Amino acid sequence: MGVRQEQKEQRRQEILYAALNLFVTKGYSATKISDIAESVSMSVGLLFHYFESKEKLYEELVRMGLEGTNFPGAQKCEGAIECFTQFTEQLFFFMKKQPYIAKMFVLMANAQRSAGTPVHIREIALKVNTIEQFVPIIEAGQKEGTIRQGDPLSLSNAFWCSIQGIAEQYAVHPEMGLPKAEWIVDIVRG
Amino acid sequence: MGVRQEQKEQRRQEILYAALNLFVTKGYSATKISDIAESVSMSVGLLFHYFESKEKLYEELVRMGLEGTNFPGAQKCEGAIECFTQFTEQLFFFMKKQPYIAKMFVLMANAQRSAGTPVHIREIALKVNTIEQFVPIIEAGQKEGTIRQGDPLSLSNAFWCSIQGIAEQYAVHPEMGLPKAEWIVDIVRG
DNA sequence: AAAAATATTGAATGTAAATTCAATGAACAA
DNA sequence: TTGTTCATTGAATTTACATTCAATATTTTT
Repeated sequence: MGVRQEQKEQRRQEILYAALNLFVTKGYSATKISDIAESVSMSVGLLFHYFESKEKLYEELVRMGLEGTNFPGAQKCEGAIECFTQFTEQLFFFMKKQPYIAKMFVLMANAQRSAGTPVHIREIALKVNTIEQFVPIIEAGQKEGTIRQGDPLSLSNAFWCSIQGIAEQYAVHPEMGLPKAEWIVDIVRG
Repeated sequence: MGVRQEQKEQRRQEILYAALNLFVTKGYSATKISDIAESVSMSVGLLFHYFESKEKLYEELVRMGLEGTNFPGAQKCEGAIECFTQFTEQLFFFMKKQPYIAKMFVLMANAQRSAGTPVHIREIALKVNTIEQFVPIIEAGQKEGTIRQGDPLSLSNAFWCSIQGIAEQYAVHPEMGLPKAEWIVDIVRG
């Protein structure tokens, strides 16, 4: 691949990153193509040289979000609590390292929830189904006695909503920092 | 006040409620005046007879949200934990009773956070400063030994973000229900 | 260096949505 | 009943964007 292609790919990434920022801070609808263009110092016309439409840009971001869902952690953990702790610590760790992660979280949540999301994009976003992934772990932990009693799906939901709320805040106001993973894990601890 | 006025006020409320729903599910920007009009079965033109602009409608909702911040609970509680528990239980209780409460939460959070919010509206929204309200309670609880150690502001933030995340989910997907207040209070429990 | 390909721009163009308005209908007061 | 006021509509008007395009510069290839 020639240097020209690399340059172009590089530029695409810059645009995607700028768009992610804007979509998360202003919302998809409120973000103008001209905002994105300005934010990467290029003319509006040129932006259409890189992406055929605002929606395609959005779609590509959501696809990226879907692929980036392979979180480490959550693999070789002894008990359920360790599993939650590892997951949360790793997530917070990555969020601090790479600010786009928290933003991606928000983007995906919006894409899933917002009634304004084009259907085919929503479908892509809905492939990430984190809430249900935690259910079996919770059930195991409840047998062990390390996770509190209660409906596993509801517990998973509570935990996940909290993570979402934190990510949402951090994406927009990183200066407030992130809580200790332990605090959040205590939502499910028995 | 004549019956005419009451009718008009009634209609305004309907519009406000419909707009709240749409702003929360689709976002302010993505919501068309025609969406709101349709949702209350009135012509677009007539809607402007009730509200001079989409933005004024938004502003009025944010004002309502600001006034509705006088939560009961959080008053006569013995210790810090009881204070958090009462607050959370009451909040969840009201959310179940009156669905607009969770939605109002989301609206206010968006108004505060979104870079697209008109400044004068953001200023109104920012008058609600819940995070800091919990700080003294946390400090007291830490002396009592009932609240876990750690930066009070950060703890308050963690608690509040979780509440936000839960409200956000509940506003859009109430069928999932709300968690037990205790689970969330355990974020700060010592 | 000439030609080809690609990058970039700024100015159209088209469209969808907000806002205005003139006209009509319904309730109300005299 | 008749004039007045308010409710309501649908059709302009205006505005704000997304998207397209023709023209120009820059880089690459031959």
